[in-house]
Amino acid sequence: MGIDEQKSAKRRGMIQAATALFAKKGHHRTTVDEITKEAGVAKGTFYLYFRDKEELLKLVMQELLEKHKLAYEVLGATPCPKERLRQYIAWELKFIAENADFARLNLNALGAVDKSLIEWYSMIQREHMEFLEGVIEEGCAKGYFKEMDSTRAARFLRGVVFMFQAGRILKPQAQGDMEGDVDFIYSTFLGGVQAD
Amino acid sequence: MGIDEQKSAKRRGMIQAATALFAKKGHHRTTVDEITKEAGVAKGTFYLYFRDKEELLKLVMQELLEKHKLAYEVLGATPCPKERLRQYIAWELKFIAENADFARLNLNALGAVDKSLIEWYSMIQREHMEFLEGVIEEGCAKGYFKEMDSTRAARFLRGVVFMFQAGRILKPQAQGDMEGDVDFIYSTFLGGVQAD
Amino acid sequence: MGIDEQKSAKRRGMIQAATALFAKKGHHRTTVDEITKEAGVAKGTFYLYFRDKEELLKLVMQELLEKHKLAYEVLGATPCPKERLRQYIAWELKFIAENADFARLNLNALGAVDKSLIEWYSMIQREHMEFLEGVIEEGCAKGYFKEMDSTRAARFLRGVVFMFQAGRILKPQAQGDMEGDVDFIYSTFLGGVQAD
Amino acid sequence: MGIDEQKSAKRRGMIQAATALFAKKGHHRTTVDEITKEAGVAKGTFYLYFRDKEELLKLVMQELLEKHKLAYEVLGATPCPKERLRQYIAWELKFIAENADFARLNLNALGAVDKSLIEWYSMIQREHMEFLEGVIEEGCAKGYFKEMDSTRAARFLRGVVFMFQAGRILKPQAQGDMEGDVDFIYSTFLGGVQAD
DNA sequence: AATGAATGAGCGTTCATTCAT
DNA sequence: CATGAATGAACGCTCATTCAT
Repeated sequence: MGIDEQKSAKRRGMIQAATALFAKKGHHRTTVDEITKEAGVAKGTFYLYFRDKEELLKLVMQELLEKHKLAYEVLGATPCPKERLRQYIAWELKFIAENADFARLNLNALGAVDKSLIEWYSMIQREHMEFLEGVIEEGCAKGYFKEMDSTRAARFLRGVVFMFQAGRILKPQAQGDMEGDVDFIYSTFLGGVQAD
Repeated sequence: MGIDEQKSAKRRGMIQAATALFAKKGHHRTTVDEITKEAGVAKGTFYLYFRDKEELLKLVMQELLEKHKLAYEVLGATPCPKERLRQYIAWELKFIAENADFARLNLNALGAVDKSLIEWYSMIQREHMEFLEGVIEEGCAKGYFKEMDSTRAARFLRGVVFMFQAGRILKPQAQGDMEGDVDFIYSTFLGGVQAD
Repeated sequence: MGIDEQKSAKRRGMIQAATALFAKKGHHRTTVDEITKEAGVAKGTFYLYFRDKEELLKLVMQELLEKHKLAYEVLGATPCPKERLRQYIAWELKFIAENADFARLNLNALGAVDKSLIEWYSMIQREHMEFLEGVIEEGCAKGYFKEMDSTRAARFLRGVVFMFQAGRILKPQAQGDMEGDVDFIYSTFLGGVQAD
Repeated sequence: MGIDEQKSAKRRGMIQAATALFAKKGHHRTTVDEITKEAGVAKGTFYLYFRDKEELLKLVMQELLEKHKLAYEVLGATPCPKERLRQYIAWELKFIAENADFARLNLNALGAVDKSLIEWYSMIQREHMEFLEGVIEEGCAKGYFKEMDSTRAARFLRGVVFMFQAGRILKPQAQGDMEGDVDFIYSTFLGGVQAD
C-alpha cells in the first residue's frame, strides 16, 4: 500500500464513518470524537483532512450526490419517455434500498435548518424535477400524455416516489415486493396523465 | 385569575414559545433559555412544568396533532368518497399554509433521529393513511374506483399531497394558485384510479 | 449579604483572580479554568458574568485605568507646574509600588500583539503625554523652562519615569530609596530644561 | 555544499523565519508549523535542530543579542565620553529603525512572563547600563559631569532613549527627524548632568 | 538526515439541569 | 410557586511534539 492509499484510507475511513453516523444520528448529534473513534484514528487527525465538521458534512453530501447523479446518465439513454419514467421509478426505489445512508440524509435534509443541508436538498430536488419535467414534456410532445403543467406533473410523481421511498427507509422490515410498488406507481400515474 | 389559570398561563406560554422556536430553528438549536425568555418566565420555571426539553417537545407535538385531528372530523362528515378525497387535498394544502409551525415540525420529524419525533411522525402518518385507506375502500366499494391495493393507493396520494405541501413550506414565496394545485392533484389521481 | 453583593462578589472575585493571574502569567497563559478555580466558582459561572475571556481582559484593564486616572485629578490641583512635575514623578513611582498588577500589565501591554492590549497601552500613554505636555507648556509660558518642543520633553520625562518604574517592577527586592530616585529625576530633568 | 552547510542552512532558515515571525506575532502566536513552512522545511525537521520551541526562542534572542553587542565595540572606540554619549543615542535610534525584529522582541521581553525572555531582557539591559555607567563615570572623572550616582544617571538616560525607541517601534509612520530627537535628548540630558 | 502524518492534552465556550433562596 | 445563579459535562478545535518511513 503506497502513501497515497494510506492517506486516502484514513480520509475514506472518516468519511464513511461520518456518513453512517450522520445518517444514524444526524450530524448535530455526531461528535468528531465519535467519527474518529469509529474510523480508528486520533481526534486531531480529523483536522488534518477536513477543515471542520461542516466541511466533512459537505463532502459526505457531495459524495452521495455524485453517486445519485450517475444513475441519471443511465436513465437518460432510454429513448421512450414512458419507459424512462418506469425506469426512474424502479431505479429510485432500488437506489434507496441500497443506499440507506443517502436515503436517511435525504430525509434529514428535507426538514433541516442548516444552510448546507437545505442547499443540498434543493440541488437533489432540482435534479429530480428537471429530469421528470423533461420526460413529461417529451411524453406530451409525442402524444403519450395529455397536455398539462409539466412542473405540477413532475412534482406529483416525485411526491409519490418520495413517499414510497420514505416508507422503505423508515420501516425497512415492513417492505416487500418492490416490483409491485413500481408497477402500481407507474400504471396509476400513467392512468392519470395519459392522453385520452 | 385563579392559581390554576396562572399555572396554565405559564405552561401555555412556554408551549407556544417552544412551538414557534422549534419550527423556526429546530428543537436542537432552541435552548431552554430562549423558550423561557420568549415566554417571559424564569429559566427554572421550565422545570416546574416539564420534566425536560424532550417532554416539552412531545407536548408541542401532541398539541399540533390534536389540531390536525380536528380537521378530519369535518372531512369525515362528507358522504361522497370522491368529494371527501377532494376536500382532503384542499384541506391539507390550506392547513399547511395556515399552520407553518405544524408544517415545519412535520418536515423535521420526517427526517428525525430522535425517537419521539419519529413516533410523532408515524402517528400523523398513520392517521393520514387510515383516513385515505378508508376513503379509497369506500370508493372501491361504491364502484367509483377500480379494485386495487388501498394501502398503496393511500400512500400514493399521501406522497403527492406531501410534496405539494413541502413545496409550499420550503418556498412559500414561490407558491401561487392553490386551487389549481388541488384540481391538478385531484383529477390526475382520479384519472389513475377510477373504474374503467 | 444581599443578592447584589453576592453577585458582585463572584464577579469581583473573578476580576481580581484574573488581574493577579494576567499580571503573573500573561493573559494568554491564563486559562478560564484557572481564573474560576482561583475565584472558587465553576467554570460555567465565568460566562454568566463575562461574554468571553477577551471581555474580562478589557474589564481588568478598564479597572486599572480608572484607578490610574484618579491620581491625575489630585495632581491637577497643584498650581505650580514645577511642583506638579515633582508630584507626578513621586506619584508614579509610588503608584507602581502599590499596584504591582497594573504595573505588570502595563509592561505586558507595551510589547503586546493583541489589539486590545495595544489600545489600552496607547490610552495610558496618551494620558501621560497630555498631562506632561500640559505641565511643560505651562512651565514654558511662566518662564520656568526654556522654549522647547513640549512633545519631545514630555516623552523624555515619561521615558525616565518609565524606566525607574520598570526597575522597581522587575527587581522589587533591589529597590530602595524612592525619595532619592524622585529627587534625582526631578533635579536632573529640571537642569536640562530650565530657562537659562 | 557540504553536509555541514546544508544543516546549517536549514537551521539558519528556521532561525530567521522565527525571528521575523516572533517579532510580528509574538512567540506565543507563532506556531512551529509556520516557522518550518516559512523556512521551507518539514515540520519534523524542527526537532532535529532544536529541542523545542523554547530553545529556538533562546537562540533567536541570543543572535539578536550578538548583533547588538557588536555596536558597542564601535562606540567604545570613541575617546571623549560626551561624544560617546551622543553616539550611543544616535546609534540606538538608528539600530532600532534598522532592526525591527530586535526592537519588537525587546518590547516583548520587557513585559514578558517567560523566564527566558525575562533573562534576555535583563542581559540586554545590563549591557546598556554597564556601557552608560562607564561613560558617565568617565565623564565625571574628567570633570565634564557633576558628581552623581552613575547608576541612576545611566538608568535615566536609558529610559529616555528607550521611550524614543518605543515611539518609533509602535508608530513607525508617525516618526520623522531622528537627528532632531538625538539632539534634543543629548542636550537636555547634558543640561541636567553637566558640571556647573 | 529528513519527512509529514499522527497524536492527544488542553483550550474556550455552550447549555440542560439543579437548587438555595 | 417562582426564581435565576450556579454547575459541570461535553463539544469543536489547536498545536507542540513524536515516530514510522
